[in-house]
Amino acid sequence: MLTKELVAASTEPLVLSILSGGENYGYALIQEVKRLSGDKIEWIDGMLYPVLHRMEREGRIVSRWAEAENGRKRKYYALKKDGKKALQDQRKQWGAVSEIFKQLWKEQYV
Amino acid sequence: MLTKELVAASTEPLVLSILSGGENYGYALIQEVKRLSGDKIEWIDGMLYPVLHRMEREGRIVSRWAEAENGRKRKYYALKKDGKKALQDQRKQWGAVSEIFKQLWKEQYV
DNA sequence: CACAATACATGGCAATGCCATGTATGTCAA
DNA sequence: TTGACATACATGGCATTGCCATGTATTGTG
Repeated sequence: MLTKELVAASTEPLVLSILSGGENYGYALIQEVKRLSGDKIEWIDGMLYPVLHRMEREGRIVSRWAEAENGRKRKYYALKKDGKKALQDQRKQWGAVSEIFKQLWKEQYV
Repeated sequence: MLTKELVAASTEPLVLSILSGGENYGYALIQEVKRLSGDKIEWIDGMLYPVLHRMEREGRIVSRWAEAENGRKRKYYALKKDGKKALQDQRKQWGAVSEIFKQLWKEQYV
């Protein structure tokens, strides 16, 4: 169980990172994050959709409706230019903070 | 400039980590984080003190007033048992999330 | 037919982060 | 001696917002 602060800080980078591998839809993102995290992160849909809406409103991603094979409608999201930029920024930021922890934690037991 | 979410997620782990190296006082923590981060993180005192109060209220750290050489009063904080436990938890959590990003980011340009 | 899983949307407000502000003392240059 | 700046801590309060609860609809399945 992750702290809510860590969940909040990782959500957008995770979405951007996954979408950098190709467009995807909300429900699938939830499952993908659960899989990638080994069930450590279990987003609920009511939490993710507002995030996606906000990211689209801010111009990082763009959506299109599409029909799945089974006839069901899905809303696919794809990275926009600003989203790629944001991903790069956020990777640098995570890297920077990780470096600090690496320094602080070296030669200490977990 | 870090996102506010990342700052929020890293503040408590940073405080716990620094205090695990020995007791320290608020103002010094601000400078230490600035130094460690290469000026990337610049906490303001009005942001840190409430965090320290909350952490003490939650039993992770304990404070004592002490007089510095120059006669000035300082409030020194030290880790409590629960704080050590929290630090271990949070290290694991950071590690877990970092692993996810490592996976997602491998073989991609920054 | 009932239940679970899939799939998306959003109103609304409880919770809270932290900014702005206040207090006090030490240092140092002019 | 005085003004400016750095040091050092405290907290009221409220604007912001995260995200929960809830609603809708379709498909799969036993």
